[in-house]
Amino acid sequence: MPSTDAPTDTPWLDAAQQGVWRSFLGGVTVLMDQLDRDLRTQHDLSMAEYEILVRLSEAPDRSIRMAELAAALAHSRSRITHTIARLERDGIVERFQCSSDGRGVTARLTDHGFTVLERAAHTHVRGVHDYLVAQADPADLAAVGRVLESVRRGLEGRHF
Amino acid sequence: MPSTDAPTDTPWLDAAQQGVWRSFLGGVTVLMDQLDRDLRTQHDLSMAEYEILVRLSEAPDRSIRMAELAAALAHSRSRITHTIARLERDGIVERFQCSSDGRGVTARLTDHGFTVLERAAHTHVRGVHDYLVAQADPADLAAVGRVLESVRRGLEGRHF
DNA sequence: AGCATAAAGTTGAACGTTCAATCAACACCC
DNA sequence: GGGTGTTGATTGAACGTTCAACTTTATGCT
Repeated sequence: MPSTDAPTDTPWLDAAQQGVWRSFLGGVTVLMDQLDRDLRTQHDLSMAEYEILVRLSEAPDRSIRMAELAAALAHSRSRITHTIARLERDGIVERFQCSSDGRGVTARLTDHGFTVLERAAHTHVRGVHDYLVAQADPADLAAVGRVLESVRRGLEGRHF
Repeated sequence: MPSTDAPTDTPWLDAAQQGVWRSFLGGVTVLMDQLDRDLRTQHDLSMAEYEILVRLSEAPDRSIRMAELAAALAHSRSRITHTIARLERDGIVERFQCSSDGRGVTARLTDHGFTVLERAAHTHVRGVHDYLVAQADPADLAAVGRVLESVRRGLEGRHF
């Protein structure tokens, strides 16, 4: 039941909103899970790794600085360091000192990394299409985009 | 570019669909992250733990069998075992043998667990409201519910 | 009944993420 | 121009999830 309640009074959700939230949570869980599993079993890549490769592949010189990667993917710097370290060990990415900023490190996609990405992309895109895009009415899909974009904007630069 | 390409030909996404997918991914990442962090810092609970408590609290006798929990949350059995073990150690949940099925184990929310949940709910619900519900046009929100519900149904009982 | 198979749950190791601490390079500024 | 604070990146430990075994109990078949 709503109203004056706790620390500061809590905006309880009505039944419809609760339903949306539950569907959202369930759908997201199952979707991310499946996409991740597909990439892992078929290409030995996690979704996080795959997303990094995508960003790198689109960037000029196929390279991006660590902090920018972190910001773009909303991952912690530490996570990016660990992940890039793994990718480097596997010859998918290389790391080098940034010339303009002595602290900076730039990650670049290797040629091998690029071909790995090319192959993985088929799997991933098929997944996104089959599990999400094909399930949804196009107008609903657009709504999903709007909502989540606005969520991201509302939350960006928080992280404490 | 589309068409005859790979293993079996891949249904590439157009620009709008890609945009939706990117917003989706970014929004989900940042949203889940923030909700999780809120619960962790203020109540020492992960979202996964919180979700378990919610389900238990709604069930008759505040108890559910492990496998049902796993199915309801789309988590692996193993994950449920570990998580419940932690919650049991903290006195939030208790575990006992199921009478009807010799293999079965039932988890029940303790009284203490219930009060923990009551407090955490304020934080969580406020988060869902502020970060998601308040950001979105109600019609768009309904669309989100429809889409993700259909995603879940399309994918349920996969897990291999 | 008796054997094979499946389902429920647990276990421990491996892996990936988080968190706090650390170090180096840059920026400011008085 | 030498503190003071900030930003970029890394490190290692702690934590949580996954994965592949494994145990136990139930189910199905003939």
